[in-house]
Amino acid sequence: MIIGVLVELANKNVDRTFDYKVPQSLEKMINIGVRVEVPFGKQRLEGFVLEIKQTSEFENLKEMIRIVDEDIILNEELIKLGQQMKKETLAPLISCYQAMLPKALKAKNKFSISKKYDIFYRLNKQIVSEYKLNISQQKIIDKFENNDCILKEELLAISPSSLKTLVKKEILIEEKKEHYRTSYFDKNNVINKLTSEQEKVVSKVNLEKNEVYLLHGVTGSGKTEVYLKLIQKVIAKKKTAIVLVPEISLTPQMVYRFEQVFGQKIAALHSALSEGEKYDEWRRISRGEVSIVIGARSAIFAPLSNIGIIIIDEEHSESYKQEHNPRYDAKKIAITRSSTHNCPVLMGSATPLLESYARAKKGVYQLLELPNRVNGKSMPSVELIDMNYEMKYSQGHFSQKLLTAIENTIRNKEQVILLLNRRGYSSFVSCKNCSYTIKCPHCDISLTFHKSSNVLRCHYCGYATVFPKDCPSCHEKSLSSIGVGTEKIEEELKRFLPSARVLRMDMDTTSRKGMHRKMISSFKDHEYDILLGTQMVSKGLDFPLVTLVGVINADTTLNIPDFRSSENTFSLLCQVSGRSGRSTKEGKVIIQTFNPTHYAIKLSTNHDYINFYQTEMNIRRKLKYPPYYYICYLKISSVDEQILSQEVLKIKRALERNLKNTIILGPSPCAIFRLKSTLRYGIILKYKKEDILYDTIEKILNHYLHNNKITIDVYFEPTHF
DNA sequence: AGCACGCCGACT
DNA sequence: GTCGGCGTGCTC
Repeated sequence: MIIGVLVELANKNVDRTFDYKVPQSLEKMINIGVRVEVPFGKQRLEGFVLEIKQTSEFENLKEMIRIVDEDIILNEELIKLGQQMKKETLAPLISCYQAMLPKALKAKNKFSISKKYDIFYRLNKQIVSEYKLNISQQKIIDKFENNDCILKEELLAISPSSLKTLVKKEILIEEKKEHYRTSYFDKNNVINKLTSEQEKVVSKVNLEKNEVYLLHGVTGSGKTEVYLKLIQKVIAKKKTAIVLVPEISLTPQMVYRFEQVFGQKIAALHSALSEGEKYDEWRRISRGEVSIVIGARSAIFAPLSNIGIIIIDEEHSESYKQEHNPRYDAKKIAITRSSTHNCPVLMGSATPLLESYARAKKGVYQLLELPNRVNGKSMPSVELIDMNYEMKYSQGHFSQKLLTAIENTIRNKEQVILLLNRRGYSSFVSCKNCSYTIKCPHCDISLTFHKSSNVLRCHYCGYATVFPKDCPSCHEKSLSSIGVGTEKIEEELKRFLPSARVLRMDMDTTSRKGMHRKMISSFKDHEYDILLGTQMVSKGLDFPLVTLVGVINADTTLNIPDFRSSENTFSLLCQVSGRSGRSTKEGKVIIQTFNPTHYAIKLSTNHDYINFYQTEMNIRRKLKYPPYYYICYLKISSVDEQILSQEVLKIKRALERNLKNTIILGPSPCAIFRLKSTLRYGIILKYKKEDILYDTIEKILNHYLHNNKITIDVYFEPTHF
């Protein structure tokens, strides 16, 4: 027996199978998709068996060394998905498979598979009365009088063998749960009664058909309940489900809601799990021990069989595209998988991606709508504050109106979310005398000032330096920090509202593992009055006490040189507005802006997605952007400016020679021309239909394969430039 | 990714 | 003369 093995090296030069002989003794263990160890040159590598055959064109075959694990890692479906992914991303095949698997399966990773489980015992009430218990057993059962579940540690006084007996008789049920899910056991497992609107949506989804549905539902319209109901129906058919959420909203809140209803049928693949734990969850899924997988992007590869529905929440989120190679799109993978499993895909959002809504309008997707909040609650009222005018009356970055509103809200014992829209904008240091700006020596980026450590830092490469005493250019002592960071806003809040309890949430404060979750739960418990943060406070969170949302600077995302900047701004404002007034009380939103007449900002005040969609579509059509044209972005980089500018032109010419149906723009220097000391150019391709696009680009990539002076990154249908 | 092979410059 | 720089090419 001879096998074709794809080795673990993610390198284009070895992006093919290598043949090996299989020792007789291992033949019956060999299957397509198992992991094997093979000699490769002077090294031993792990790889996947992709072919089984009797002959090889090669004469001197080496023998494989061993089989790494008993199970088949890549089933037929995953093998096909990987091949498709390679075609769509032009990444090495092995890196496609690696992206689909937990890192523990990558190779050479010897993860200790120690799980941080809590073991619980739960009383089986139905059975207990049927048994005659002896005295010591009765004593144990008595402990369950007030509690359904008891942690193993609390039962240490009891001999393990008597516990075992009870478990054997199924009077007690042993359950394992990870540490953080402590609140798991205390709730009703019911789905809230659906509104008639929700019912209607549920009934429109045909679970027997492969179809893509786009659920356009305003914030607070109860999309989650629709998901739960549909999954319940799927489970009843003995099928399984995948739920994708953006990483940021994979909070205990969301997971908890699903656990309330579906208990241990769930595997939650979130970032708080260690690699070893992710591997364990993956094996649980693979063995068929779970029916529902909820997780971020990579959960789309969960090795479930018999999938009955795939749900993608917040479908407009950029996080469904992997930023680095292989740059796969989890939404596309979802659609592929759904056709293999003949099941529906349901994508939900309050502000669908323009492309998605356009497809729904065209009938490619089925459009479902939830235009109202549940329980007849109205959308929060949104007030725009024209900062051009209000500046005179503002303190720091706060208009008087916003400050007053915050004060009132806190006085009513309610909570506030403040969004600092910081993307594309941050605090930098410049000289008041000569207006010299301190930049990173490796990147074309202003350094960001971190007050707490008195350090200037580059957010792109991590370079750090102390705040200089005087200006490097004119040597005057007139350096000062300009712009806003969350630190600065926090400081202002302390000054203007000294009694307010402020929780700052941004990259700095949440970088420690688990911090994000911890902060969310302490805010929910009303340990703070104000949650101040960047983008991460805008999505998916559900805090009943929040009745005021303030946006400090709505405009910054508008000025990013990117065709999606209006869409992103509109979407962000709608999403963050949706955090207000989700419970019984009326919600309010205050947006500070210098562009109160811009359509993206103005239309967000009425939550008017349809109008925004039409306005934006007109612009996209005129400028030949998606969804009217597809875009492919080539980023070409090098440390050598001379070589780069030569090659970049050669690449453009090669593209022009081949692609006759494509608009080619550039090459032009990237917005950040110099990054980590490499120089970067971008070429934008716009096309409606270009059959040889992938072939042409692949040829160019191959041409530069052995040229380590030039790096080419390809972004098909990029989320941004 | 490693590792060998090979062809040039500068050192005990 | 030889040590070692790293560009090039190969691994069943």
